[in-house]
Amino acid sequence: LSDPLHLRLALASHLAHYLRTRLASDMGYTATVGVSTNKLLSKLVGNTHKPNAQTTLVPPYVSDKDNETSDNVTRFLDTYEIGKIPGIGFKTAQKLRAHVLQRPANIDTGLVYGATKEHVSVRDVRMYPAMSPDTLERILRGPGVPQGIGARIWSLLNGCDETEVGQARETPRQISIEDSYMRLDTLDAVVKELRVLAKRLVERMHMDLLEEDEDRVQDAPSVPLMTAKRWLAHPRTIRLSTRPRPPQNPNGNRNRSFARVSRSAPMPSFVFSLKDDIASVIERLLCETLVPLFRRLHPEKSGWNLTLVNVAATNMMDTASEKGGIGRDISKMFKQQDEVLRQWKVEEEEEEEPAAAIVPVQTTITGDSSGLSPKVDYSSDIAVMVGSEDVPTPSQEVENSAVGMWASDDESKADQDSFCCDECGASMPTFAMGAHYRWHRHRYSE
DNA sequence: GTGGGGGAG
DNA sequence: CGTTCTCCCCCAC
Repeated sequence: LSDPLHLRLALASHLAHYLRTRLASDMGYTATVGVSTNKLLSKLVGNTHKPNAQTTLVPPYVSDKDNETSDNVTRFLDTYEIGKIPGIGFKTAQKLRAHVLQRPANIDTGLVYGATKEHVSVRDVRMYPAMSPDTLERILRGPGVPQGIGARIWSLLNGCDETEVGQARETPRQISIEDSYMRLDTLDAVVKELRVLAKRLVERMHMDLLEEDEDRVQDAPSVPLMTAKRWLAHPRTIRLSTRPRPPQNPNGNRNRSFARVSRSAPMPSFVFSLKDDIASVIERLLCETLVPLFRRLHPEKSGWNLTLVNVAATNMMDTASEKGGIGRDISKMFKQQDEVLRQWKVEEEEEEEPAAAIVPVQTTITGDSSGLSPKVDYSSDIAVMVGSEDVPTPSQEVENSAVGMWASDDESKADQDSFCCDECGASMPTFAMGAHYRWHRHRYSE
């Protein structure tokens, strides 16, 4: 436990357990959590043991020199189907399969989606002769493929992922409404559907981009003087996309095609009017923008047959916002957690012994070195607690807890999420309290 | 800026 | 599990 990696994982595991407990008691939600050192690994490990558990990918994270697969990261990843790795979608997976199989990977023609399952694993790709970032770059390159994709995929195959945890935006970059159709081949029907989509788009824009701004007097903040609406963001572009029905193959079966075509135009300013009647805004948008866009997209009088129509508001220009969307902004929570957790930073040599009481709530990895057994626990060297009793006490102060901070708007409370043991006086994060008491009991039983 | 590709959930 | 709907980022032009 002097190993910083062990300590970090253990701390994260207990934070996860605490958050899941609070989620269950406060909201009645179950949740599944994965704990590891980056987004890729924690996401994948978090998908095991659904729907109500947590899993930590335990060390060793790196292999011995003489045994390439003696680490748990490699053993965990290697049996995954290549297309199951986040960041490797259908197209990329097909290219990788084709390279490993030395022929085009079979695709399930009976299905519109998914297909294949020739089962090419991460290991199959990673161990293929001459496999390297450069090889992958060559295999994968093509129109529209970003540079550096080879290095990116190689990293993923080896469990490496530098992707940062991002911050949720207060407004989306795009709002789109779409519907799919069995058959849509007359202008009449198209206009009818465009009217429906336009209505839903304008409604969504009001719902997501319009803020109910209540002007209040300082002395009586509970009484709004007047409620003014204002746009949080203006989409500058409107785009119409369709998906034409893919042409029938000579052999009779359907072609898998998601190909879309689109045309876009400036978003007319009248859609932002707050005085005009919404129904008339929708009708103007339909006649003055969407129908002309459709004629540009499909100039032929007939002959087209659409399976999908999409209307999108894009190119979002954020309105300067003084008050950030509270509740969606989790960066504040992390900033406060930094404050709270600074005193327990694992790099620091703390005199306090209770750190030793923190072990992962549950430590399990899937996969093993022989490849014969799909599920093995590598937990002999570290305590395993499944369904831990590590639960916060009812007397816990909600306002000062880690989760309480989520909703809290008060930065000054940051360092109050500490618990002081009444037996030994040690201070620690609230979520470590259960483990600490367990540690006390363990000492007495010795 | 426009239109398309690939991908996530 | 597969499909649908929505959203994101990247790229060439």
